[in-house]
Amino acid sequence: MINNLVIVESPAKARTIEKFLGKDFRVTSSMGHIRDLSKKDFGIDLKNNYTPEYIVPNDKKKIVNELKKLVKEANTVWLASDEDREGEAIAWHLFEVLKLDPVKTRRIVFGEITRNAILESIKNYRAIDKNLVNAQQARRVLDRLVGFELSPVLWKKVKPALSAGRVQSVAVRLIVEREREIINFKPVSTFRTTGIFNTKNSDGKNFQIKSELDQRFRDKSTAFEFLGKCRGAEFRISDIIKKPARKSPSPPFTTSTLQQEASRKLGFSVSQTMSVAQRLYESGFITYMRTDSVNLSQLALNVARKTITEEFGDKYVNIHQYKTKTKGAQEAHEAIRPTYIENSSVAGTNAEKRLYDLIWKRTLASQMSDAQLEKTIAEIAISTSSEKFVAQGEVILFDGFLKLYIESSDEENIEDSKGLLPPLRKDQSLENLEIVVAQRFTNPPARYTEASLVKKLEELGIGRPSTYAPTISTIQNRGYVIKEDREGKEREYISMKLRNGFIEETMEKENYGRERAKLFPDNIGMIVNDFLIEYFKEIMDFNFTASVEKEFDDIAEGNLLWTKMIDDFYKPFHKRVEETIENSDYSKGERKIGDDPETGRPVIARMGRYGPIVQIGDQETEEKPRYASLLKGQHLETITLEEALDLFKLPRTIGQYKGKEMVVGIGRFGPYVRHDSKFYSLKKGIDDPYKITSERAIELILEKMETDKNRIIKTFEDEPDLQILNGRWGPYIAYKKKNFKIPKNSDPSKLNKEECLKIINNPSSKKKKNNS
DNA sequence: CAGTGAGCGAGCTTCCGCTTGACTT
Repeated sequence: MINNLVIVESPAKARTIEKFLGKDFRVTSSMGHIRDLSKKDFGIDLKNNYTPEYIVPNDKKKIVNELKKLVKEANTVWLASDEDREGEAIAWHLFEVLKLDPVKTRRIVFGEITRNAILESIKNYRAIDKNLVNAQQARRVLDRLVGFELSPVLWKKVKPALSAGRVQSVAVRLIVEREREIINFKPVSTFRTTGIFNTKNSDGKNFQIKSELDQRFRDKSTAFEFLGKCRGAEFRISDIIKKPARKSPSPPFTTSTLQQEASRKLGFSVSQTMSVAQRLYESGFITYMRTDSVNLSQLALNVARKTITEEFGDKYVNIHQYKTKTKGAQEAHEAIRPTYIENSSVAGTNAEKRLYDLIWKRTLASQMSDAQLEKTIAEIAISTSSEKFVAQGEVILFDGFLKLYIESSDEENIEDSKGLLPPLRKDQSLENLEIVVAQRFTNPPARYTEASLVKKLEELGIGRPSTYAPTISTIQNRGYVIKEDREGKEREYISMKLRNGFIEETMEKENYGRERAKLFPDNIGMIVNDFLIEYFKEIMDFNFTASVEKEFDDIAEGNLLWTKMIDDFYKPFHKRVEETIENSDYSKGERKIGDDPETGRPVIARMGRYGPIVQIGDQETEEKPRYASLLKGQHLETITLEEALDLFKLPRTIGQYKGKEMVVGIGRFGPYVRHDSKFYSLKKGIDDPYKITSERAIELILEKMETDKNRIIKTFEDEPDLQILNGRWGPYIAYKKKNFKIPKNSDPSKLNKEECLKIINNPSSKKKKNNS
């Protein structure tokens, strides 16, 4: 017999709570939701006022059976799922599925896992809030209707197996629109002037002051004119302004801010952060990692005060609670913090240690004093011109939280690093060492990283802490978006330098636009996005979630019937779906990019059955169109007429060798020469498929034949499937289309058949699958 | 390493939020 059975959502939470409650209580977990809508016929009875049809999914049957057994033995059942919409629904589903007795069932909630909070909640039990449950049902049903009606439209009109949804489609939209801003961005250049001046430090040593002119020049000639005026001019300090400044620490981590900082500081992907955090949580090292709250328990604040005082002293303590500014935050948990704040490190893998360190520092820093700074701005006047040079210095008077933690930012290349300035006085004259004018270009908006996309979604109130990582995976798995690196491009800029009375002008080179692990929309992502925006503007609106959330709140307050809310949404939405299926054309992202100069026929870029293509001529004309696939790295959105026409130049015949034709083309594995139905790769960075000569092609063919000759080290007469070969990474064993590594200590040419088979059957030498 | 929504068509794909393992390598 169990006197009290407490059901929470997570097993790790159950373990902790059991310790607080003592022998009279048995604590177990439901592992999240135990029921969901059936996938058959939407799981919603559309003819019967949207009655949901709930089923227990297969992977939840075991846990439900165990719960049923426990419930039978229990006197009182305490439903302790989270204090939010989803948590309330979990409690209700448990109540229904486990057929609980209302008299013996109590609903309790607590916003933090501390002994006090839990004992307090036991005193304040209540009944299940059916209004809140209905708000969740509305949320669930709406998402199902949107997802399961829109996705099939895409299967019919764009491509099978695609998907659309309230959250993912808006996430893709953000990325597509950002990409288009970047594509359409026209950089503007201005001329930035920096001056270096010499003065003496307090100990009499030379000190160079770096400064920037208070304005930028629009064009080269005015910049040049300015430099001319500076020749022989006098420079003196016209003003010194000192002003105090403060820096405050950031609040403790939520899921979203943890993902952002782990991405910037540790280079973790969003899903990597979550799985490392999950392990820390399961080990009892940190509090729950899926949260939108910046709240810390009183207990945590007390320990933080003690730890900061001991480590840094009283002056560094500033205990306070932060308020969340996040739209739609439900705050069912604490912020992410170390369970035991006094522990500055934990045992675990390298990644676990680093993430813990980040969480520990951020938590403590959030309870530390502001940093106090003094900013100094020195203006340097020019005797011959009205512009002024400005030198900035920053001194930390009191470091406060900066002693422990500095938050990083998404902004890159901050040009002026402020440092110390030497003692300066007004009217002091300065010796000018050099003045440099450099042409600077404006930058397009930054592409999203996984983490900055999460930040944006959170700002829009779209998605929840538990879905950020899965959403980012989904939009990549569907092929809408790819995370990749891009090489930067080189450009020239004008630089003018005044030194020793001479002005020297040079052209300098700089790299720009290099990207690392950024999110790029792929062709299909853009096509789906444009299609959805054309026909389903409401769903794609950035405020759609916010406006339905408002209605969910009304339902939760008991002021709106959930089925009415759904009906008001669904009727016009469904009509729109039917109209779209009826009236819209198959969407292939077609774009005319120009006319073929030879024939005058239109050149069109679009999506074909097997990927993006360009074609010359359209279907309506009598002459059949010519087709060519886009190369890797080319996109429907950006391909130019010139690039498209190049694609039709291949494959081309460049001559004959031994009576057989040599044909150059670009295939799946890059540029090639085909001869006698064999393929020879062109050398990357050396050979150009549009220009390669027959002499060079023959060279490549002979070279390949030579390496092929050396390829075979050994064959076996009685086992034709078995060969020892020389490959790119040295000798290996090939057997029935599979390759096996040869152990370092053996001589490949001396291996016999038995030894080879032994290597093949050794499980450790099996070919590894690539993790993508 | 070609083909490129016209050609007959079974049955499948899909949402968002709550949670962990169960599988591989």
